[in-house]
Amino acid sequence: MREPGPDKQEAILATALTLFTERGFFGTPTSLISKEAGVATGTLFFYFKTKEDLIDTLYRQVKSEAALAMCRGIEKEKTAQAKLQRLGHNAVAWGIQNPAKMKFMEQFAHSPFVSTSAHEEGMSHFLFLKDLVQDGIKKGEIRTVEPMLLFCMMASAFSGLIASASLAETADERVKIIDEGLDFIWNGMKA
Amino acid sequence: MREPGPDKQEAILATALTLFTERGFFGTPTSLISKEAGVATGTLFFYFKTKEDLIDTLYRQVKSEAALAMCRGIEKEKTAQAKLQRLGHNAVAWGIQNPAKMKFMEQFAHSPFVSTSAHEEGMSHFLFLKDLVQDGIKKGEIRTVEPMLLFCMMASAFSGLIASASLAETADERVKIIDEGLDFIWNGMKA
DNA sequence: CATCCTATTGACTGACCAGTCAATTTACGT
DNA sequence: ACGTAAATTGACTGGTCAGTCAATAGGATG
Repeated sequence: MREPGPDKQEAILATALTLFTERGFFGTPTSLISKEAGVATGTLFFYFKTKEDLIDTLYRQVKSEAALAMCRGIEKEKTAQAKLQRLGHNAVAWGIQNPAKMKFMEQFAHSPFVSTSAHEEGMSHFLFLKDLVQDGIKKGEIRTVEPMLLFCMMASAFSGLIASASLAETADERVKIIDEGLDFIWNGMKA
Repeated sequence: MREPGPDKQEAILATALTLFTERGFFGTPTSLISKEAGVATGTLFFYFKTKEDLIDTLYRQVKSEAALAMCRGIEKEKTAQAKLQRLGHNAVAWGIQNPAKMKFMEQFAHSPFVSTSAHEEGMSHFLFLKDLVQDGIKKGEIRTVEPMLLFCMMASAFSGLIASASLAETADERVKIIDEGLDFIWNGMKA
């Protein structure tokens, strides 16, 4: 009788992600989430104390997944430039392959109502990036600028690049856009 | 007896702007908007058919104001570079001087529920930018890249720069950040 | 003053929705 | 089989909120 598959909790999270990106946090009633996930209303509130708790959990999960994907393989690279370029490719690739998660994160980041703690925890995943930049500056590979400025500008430039690359129609075109976009960013920061 | 001052309609729009940036679209009941604006509930719906209509109107108004501020004086500049740099300064200055409007626009841009028509109308104010970029490419001042990519990346880089500059504590520091940030952008696009 | 149109009011309504809870089922250890 | 705790159910509730409407006021015009 019992579905063997993954937890209902996971089903709820996955369904919520889709619905939130389609209809926004407030446009998505919890009743719809549970219905689409194939569980009862009560079950949702068994796993998550409140709706906000659900959103928070989802955000932490997605953000740490994104951070993990971005870091993949950068320890193998030696120069700061190579590390940053690898990181850029990772970030853009992840963003394009996970449009829903990307949209969710952006929506969340610009919502004024969300818990500051989740915001800060989210940021913390990317602090290594600031160190990386500082390292690059010390070694003379990167221009001498306020690291926080570079951090902000990189983050937003990535988001613009992902948005732009997602519009591409063919795979070739997309690769070209990504390369050009990463070039744009690197030209901006190199010494 | 009659308040001589500006329309109630304007009071509603101004109040809505503040409340939306503080509490989000959905976290702000229309009843609160009318109360804070000093008008009755009915008055709000006399001027705006629905809540969405109010948000839409506000968006169009803010966006066109932003576009106007950005363009100020660019016709006086001759080269594409000078035009773009003037535009950059204008954009950042406006964003810093109007944090509420800035926040509102970003929130709106990332909300999945809003009318596509407003989105498109908003974009249309900035199409001249694409032409400007294309012109710069033709004259060899700007690298040969997909204009849409440049457009997206400039827009997001501006937003990152404004966010970063808003964090500055002293005016001097802010000027430095803005100059560095605009440099970053220009280095990324110049031929 | 009578007529008409626009602006304004706020009590009210119908719908919706987050979260509760008592009852039921499942899983598992003994 | 039995007991127990965790998981699951869905009807229900209390509150909230977008939008309505009948009533009123003000100003303009003749």
